[in-house]
Amino acid sequence: MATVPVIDPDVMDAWHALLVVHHRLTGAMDDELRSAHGLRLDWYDVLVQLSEAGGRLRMSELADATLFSRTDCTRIVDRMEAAGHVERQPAEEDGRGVYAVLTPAGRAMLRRASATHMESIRRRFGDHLHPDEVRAIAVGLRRVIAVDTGSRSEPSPTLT
Amino acid sequence: MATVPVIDPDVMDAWHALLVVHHRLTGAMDDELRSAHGLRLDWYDVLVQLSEAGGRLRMSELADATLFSRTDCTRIVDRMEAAGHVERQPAEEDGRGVYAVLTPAGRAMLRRASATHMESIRRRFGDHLHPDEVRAIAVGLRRVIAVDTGSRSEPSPTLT
DNA sequence: TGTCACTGGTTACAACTGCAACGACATGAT
DNA sequence: ATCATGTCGTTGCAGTTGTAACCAGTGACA
Repeated sequence: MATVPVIDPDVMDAWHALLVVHHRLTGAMDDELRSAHGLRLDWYDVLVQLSEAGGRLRMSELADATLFSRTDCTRIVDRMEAAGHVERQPAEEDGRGVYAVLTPAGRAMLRRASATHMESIRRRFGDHLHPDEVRAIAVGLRRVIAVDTGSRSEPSPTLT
Repeated sequence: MATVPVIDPDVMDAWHALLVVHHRLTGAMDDELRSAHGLRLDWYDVLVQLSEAGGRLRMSELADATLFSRTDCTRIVDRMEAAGHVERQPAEEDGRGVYAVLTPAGRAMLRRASATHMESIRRRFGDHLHPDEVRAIAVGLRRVIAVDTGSRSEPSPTLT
């Protein structure tokens, strides 16, 4: 018989805590954004990315910037367009391409919602962590992401 | 104009890293479990919780132990029952209640799958973190969870 | 005993998601 | 010019989720 698969209990605990925090906090933040502004968290993400990109983004760039698939982006932009937060513009330089463009109403919504959301992240998350913990989380998790990103093609480099 | 809502950029970065890690790793782990064992990650979670509880759990206890709603549990157990991993037993002590019970096939599947999954957590997550970072993540995020759990009814206690 | 409020689990319905296939356009070779 | 190949965004379909009703059973109380 193979011995029971060995994994550091601390690692297991950290991973489990990450799952729970993600589940609880995204749920609570989504609720909060909906009741305060009638805005879904996924719409908020789209508004943020468009805004940070200067107001417009190709559909596929939007998919890369967010955690959504291209299919999701098509449909989220459909609904946000109907709600007046964004509009579609054909890309001049590429007949296949489409830009999602932030409207003034979308910008206004983002300004209001971001106050709520930033405050929510601070209150539910940042306020309960020591600065050292915040740094450890950011640095550690960024390393996890970098390795994962790299190892989509190559054999994973070992940690020095 | 209200001043731009202030949030520590490190906190923002830590939160964002958490979102990305969750999205990438759960996706990769789900893929891995499916291709190695034909098992979905949510089924795996149910198997783990049932096993840790000694093999059986009331439906609502299962919902509490996992991150699923009661509705989800009803449907997941429906499918897992059809697949032979669990079975339902009426609760003797409460005419309304139902137990979800692990079958031998479910136990066997869990044994195989957990080797894959533990190894996956180690390789994708734990291996890239220093022990200090692991502890900081576990301790910090547990505190975030505890405060959130407590503040479902009371005003949130401040961090000393 | 009968009634009332509540809980446990399920289900109907609508919304949402992922995947594979599609049409339109672009790019490169012949 | 023509054709093969690939990319961009969308859509059809099947599977999955959340919300709100729903029914059976429980517990308290008159």
